[in-house]
Amino acid sequence: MQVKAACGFGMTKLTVEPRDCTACPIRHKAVCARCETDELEILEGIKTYRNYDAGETIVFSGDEMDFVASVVTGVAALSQGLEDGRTQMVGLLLPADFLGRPGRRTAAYDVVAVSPVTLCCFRRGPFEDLLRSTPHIGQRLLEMTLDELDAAREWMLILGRKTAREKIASLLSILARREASLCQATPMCEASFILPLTREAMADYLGLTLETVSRQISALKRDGVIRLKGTRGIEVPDFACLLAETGDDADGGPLI
Amino acid sequence: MQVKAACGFGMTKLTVEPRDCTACPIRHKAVCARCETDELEILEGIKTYRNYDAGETIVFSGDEMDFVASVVTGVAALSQGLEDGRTQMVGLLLPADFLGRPGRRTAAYDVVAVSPVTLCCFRRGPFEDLLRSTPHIGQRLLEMTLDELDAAREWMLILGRKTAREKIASLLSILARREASLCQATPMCEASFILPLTREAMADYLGLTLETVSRQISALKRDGVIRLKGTRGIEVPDFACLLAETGDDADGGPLI
DNA sequence: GTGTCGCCTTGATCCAGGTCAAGGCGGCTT
DNA sequence: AAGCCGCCTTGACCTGGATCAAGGCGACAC
Repeated sequence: MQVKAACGFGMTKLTVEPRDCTACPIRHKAVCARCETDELEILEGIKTYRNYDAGETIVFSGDEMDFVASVVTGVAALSQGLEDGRTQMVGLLLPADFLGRPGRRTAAYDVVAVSPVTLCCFRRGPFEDLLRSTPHIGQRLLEMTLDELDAAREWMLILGRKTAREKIASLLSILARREASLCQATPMCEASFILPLTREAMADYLGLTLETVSRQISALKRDGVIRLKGTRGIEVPDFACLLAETGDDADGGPLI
Repeated sequence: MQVKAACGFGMTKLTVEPRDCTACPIRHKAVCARCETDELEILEGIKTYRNYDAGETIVFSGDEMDFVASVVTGVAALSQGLEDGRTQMVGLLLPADFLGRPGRRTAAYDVVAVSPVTLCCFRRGPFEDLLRSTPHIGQRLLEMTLDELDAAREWMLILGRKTAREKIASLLSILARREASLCQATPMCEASFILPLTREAMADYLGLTLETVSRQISALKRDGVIRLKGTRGIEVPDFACLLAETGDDADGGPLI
């Protein structure tokens, strides 16, 4: 179920009419997960939906940011760059993830819609007031931030110490696991999913070039670790076999 | 001013008698920064000091962890490893930083004392109760976690996209900046400090080998960007010159 | 149909940083 | 003083992944 992608590009931030929070697909995983009915009502009062096309920049690093938001549908990437144009993805926001930092006025990263994205936005001021007055929101935000910090640290191990092949295997297993966690945990010895990222975005995530990504995917396919359905469809016949390629310690390893 | 390092190694977790929170050197930066006097009194009731020698492991990944803690003095490193022994540092804890995760029973990373370390430990159960009952602690912990997440993301850019020389320059400028922030912000065109890390720990931080670290430090010295006092003392004659070596975008760059 | 555009693959070559190896230096023990 | 040990430096060589370059393939417009 995809959000209709408006044609053209750039200025397509349609504001959608408010929808009912209780029917929201991310109700029990987002920052509002712990809210009681009365708290939800306050949130309903300050929320707005916005849509973005794939490839569209949601925020530019350094820009003033007057809102924070939950990702409702789609995928967005946080990126940082160097003087000469090299860039590194530093965050991947999936449905229910939180965008923005309470207490900060300007964006620290570029935020780009990787696929069509719908955000549930809250004006920053009122949201910060809520953070002070209703502990449920702050508690949930703390949990989510700690989870993100764990993910960032797993990612640092990938960036700093893994080979190209291990990096690709790690990314695929992360995406497969996340896919599984959405569709109710099947015990999972095999898996299949659609890559939400282009080769270039994968390279940006993993600190590689897109050529190396392409080569290593071909190598994993040649070695029977994965099968391809077209260019984006991934099938993993034996998940344990993919995990063995990640280089991770079997115990003490990724804990999610 | 260094904590007396107990001789030998291994089993030196002396418990020090409680000290007064109001005289604590990290009082206004740690997780208790926002606490009122009455809240401090509760904390005093559940705190214990522990000391560790340089090189000593504070916690092993996967171990049960019955406490959370603030670093009072010294430097500790969080590390993650792969099957074959490669390791990556994923966190560097300095005075006032927080160790442990409320709500998690087992440690997710190895924690090693890089220099002699003193921790102010709180038993996990009572601390979690406090987190629920006194919003000031949760609010401060959220702030600190968001700051750590920012640091982790800057670090990811370093790991993923920078050259060895840029990595070293980045680490030195981070350490110099932190040094300056402790000794009251001098506008800083020059700087000097003692490296709290061995070459190996620097390599572990930066995703390099210790040989490459050594070579790049020599190169920066040869090029006049830094001067060495012994093997650990670093002098930066012109801080802007060091910054130019980090590869960072002048604006939108590191915001601390 | 034909053209073009975005995305992906594959090949050939190069080089930054890893690996292996040999010391150097300062502090501590005996 | 002699020896050892932890930490650091430097050299020689090798290799994994970057870079440069040439297409392939499917979707969409005309």
